[in-house]
Amino acid sequence: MINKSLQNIDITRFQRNLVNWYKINQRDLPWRMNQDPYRVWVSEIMLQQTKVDTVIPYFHRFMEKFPTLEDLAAADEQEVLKAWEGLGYYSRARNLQNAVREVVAEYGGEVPSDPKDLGALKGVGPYTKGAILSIAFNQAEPAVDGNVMRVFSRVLRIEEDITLQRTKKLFEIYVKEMIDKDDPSSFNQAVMELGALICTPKAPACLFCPVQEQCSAFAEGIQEELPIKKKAKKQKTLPYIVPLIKNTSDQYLIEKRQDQGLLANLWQFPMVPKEEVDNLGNWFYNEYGISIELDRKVGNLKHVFSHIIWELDIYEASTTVERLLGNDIRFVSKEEMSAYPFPVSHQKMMDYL
DNA sequence: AACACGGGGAG
DNA sequence: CTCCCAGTGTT
Repeated sequence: MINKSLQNIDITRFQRNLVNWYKINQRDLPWRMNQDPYRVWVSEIMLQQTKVDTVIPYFHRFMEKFPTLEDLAAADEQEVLKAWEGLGYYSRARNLQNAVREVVAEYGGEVPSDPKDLGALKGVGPYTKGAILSIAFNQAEPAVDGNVMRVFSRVLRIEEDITLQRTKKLFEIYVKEMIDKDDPSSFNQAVMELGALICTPKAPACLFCPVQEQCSAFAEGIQEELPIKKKAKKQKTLPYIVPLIKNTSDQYLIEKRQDQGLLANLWQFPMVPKEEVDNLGNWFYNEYGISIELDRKVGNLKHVFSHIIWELDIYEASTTVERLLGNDIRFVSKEEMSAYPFPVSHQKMMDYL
């Protein structure tokens, strides 16, 4: 036995309590309609670091637009990003399409059920691999996410820092011991559902918990102290000036961001880094090859990412230039803009157009 | 091991 | 405000 706490747990009883509770209390979610591996896959990618309620409308739209793996593989990347617009972590969308294309090319369009093959796909890490294997293929593989670590840190009273990689591996070992070999799909989903509905980060509803009697943390009254998690470090603030540049045809200048890093391949209004630029007109002419006039400040906006903060001063601006060379920078009307994927921060600026 | 990578909602 | 969410890829 790996953990002292595991010795004190009747695993069969734990499984039964948990899975029975899940079968009665599970939410009716669109990706639970069937076990189609493609649907499960899309849902699991969308759910990474993202709440269920946020994902639901995106999932419906995405499945309507790309009903099959082949549809997604054949789509234009910009279309996929447009469908992902506002959901965040956009590399998820690009990796998913990359992986789906690989499945079409290498596996005849069938999602591989072999753990090695599945885990080798872009964007399919240890969690997603385990989730697809258990939910779509009913294999007894662990799928350890934040919920699972919270639930088991309390049930087994594990006080390791869950931000560490080795701690996550520890949980995978525990889940392998605990998982219901007869119904791994329900078991894994049950743990996550419990984490979302009962065993919440703050003020867990222990009185309604189906495994309360087997929870070490509850027995000690320390459920609110677990899990242990090191605090993230503070974001750095980056100030920008964002000119909304209109030409004489009522079109606005937009550009495509670079193909890697933050918000890769999304579109935006030009951003001028405030601290590196003293003369905006000169800087802009050097960078973009056009002269612009800064007319007036129309607002400011703060946008918080997980690792940085943008402080954006928004200006109305104008130019006499009508056309531009290059595929990644262009003048478009307000109406045409809706076809391009924009980050949320820049969608908000469209109110000022 | 540490960091980059979005956005929203709860308390 | 702070925390956290069905994490993964890169360095």
